Amino acid sequence: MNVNTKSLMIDTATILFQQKGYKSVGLSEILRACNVTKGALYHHFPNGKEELLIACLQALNEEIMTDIEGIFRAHALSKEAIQAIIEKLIHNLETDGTITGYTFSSIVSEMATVSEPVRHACSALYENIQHIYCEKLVTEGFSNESASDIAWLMTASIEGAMMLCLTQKSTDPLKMIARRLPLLLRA
Amino acid sequence: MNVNTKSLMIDTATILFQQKGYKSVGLSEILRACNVTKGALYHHFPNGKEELLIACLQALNEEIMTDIEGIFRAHALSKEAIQAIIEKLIHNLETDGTITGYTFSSIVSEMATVSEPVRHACSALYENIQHIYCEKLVTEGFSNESASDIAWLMTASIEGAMMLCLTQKSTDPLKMIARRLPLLLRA
DNA sequence: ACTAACAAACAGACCGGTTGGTATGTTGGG
DNA sequence: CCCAACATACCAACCGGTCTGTTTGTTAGT
Repeated sequence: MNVNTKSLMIDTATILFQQKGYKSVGLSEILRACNVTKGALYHHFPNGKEELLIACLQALNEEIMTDIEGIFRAHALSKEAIQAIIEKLIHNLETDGTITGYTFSSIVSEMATVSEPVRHACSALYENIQHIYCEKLVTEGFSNESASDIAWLMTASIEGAMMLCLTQKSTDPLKMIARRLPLLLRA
Repeated sequence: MNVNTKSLMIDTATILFQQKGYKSVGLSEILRACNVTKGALYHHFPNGKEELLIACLQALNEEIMTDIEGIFRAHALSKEAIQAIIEKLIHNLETDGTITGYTFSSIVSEMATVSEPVRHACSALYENIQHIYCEKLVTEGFSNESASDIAWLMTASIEGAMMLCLTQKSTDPLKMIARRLPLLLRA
């Protein structure tokens, strides 16, 4: 049996979408990459490419959540946790050379104004990430309001730094973020 | 005479590229939007779509630079200037509903790993923006190193906040950035 | 002053390739 | 026997790009 085929397509497409964006990746490219035919794709995703994208975003959501939650469980202070997260991003970027993990700006910027379902999926993802940061900050004594602000600022700056790393072909922007963000963590 | 045709194409394409990304925008769409034919496009840009994109990025570069420089000239403190910049972005977002101005993540994430010339153009743009922030911060007494870091953090967080605004269909992320970034501006 | 020559600035038909999507098989386990 | 799980042939639409006109303003020769 192949319950695997569906998740194989999702895994493969997720990587491609993150790296190249939505429109840039053709169905044939995805299919070729995971050795699956069109019939299988439209069997599991009757609404085609966009349904596959949303499935990717949902899978990415779960993956990111468990990942970040694990890091936060391993580090007592949010200052340390956020640094560990950024270091992981840097590591990924250095080994793979492209975006992997928590960033999906490519999809956001292309699709947010075009497809509402996709926008919602992206929105949920960002909100989840921010929520984890925020919760941790509150337990460390920050007020609800400032915790929320700081958590959003973290989410935003990591996402932006990712873009800068791509253009600079360097991990320096992320390293700078890692250096400066902790300064925000004082009431 | 039509020296205008060329810049008309650049202006039109810039908006479309910023809003939808590179691959999502077809030549025919650009041509239709500014009522120009294919012959004219390939007359002014013999290397086609990508050459047009690079011309757009260069034009955007100049526009952004004069714009930001103007704002920095109008505001004594960089704290005020950065706030004015963000407010302008918020205003644009509220009136146009889509990305305008300083953000071009869509192009970065799609093209940075694919086309070196495009990556260079994007890189130059970010570096120019960061440079202005950085210079101003140095005149206010920051050390070269911390000024550079803070300037990069600003650039990144504004870019990231733009992404968040798009997904949330709200200007709140930018407003939060505007509230929290000034806290970084203390030696 | 008239015109031939030329090139810049388009216009529009045309092209091969690719796109997402569909319709019709085929196959294998329950 | 049947249906989920594919495979494959096929399709119109569109893609970026090229090609060959056509118009128009400028220049050069007589």
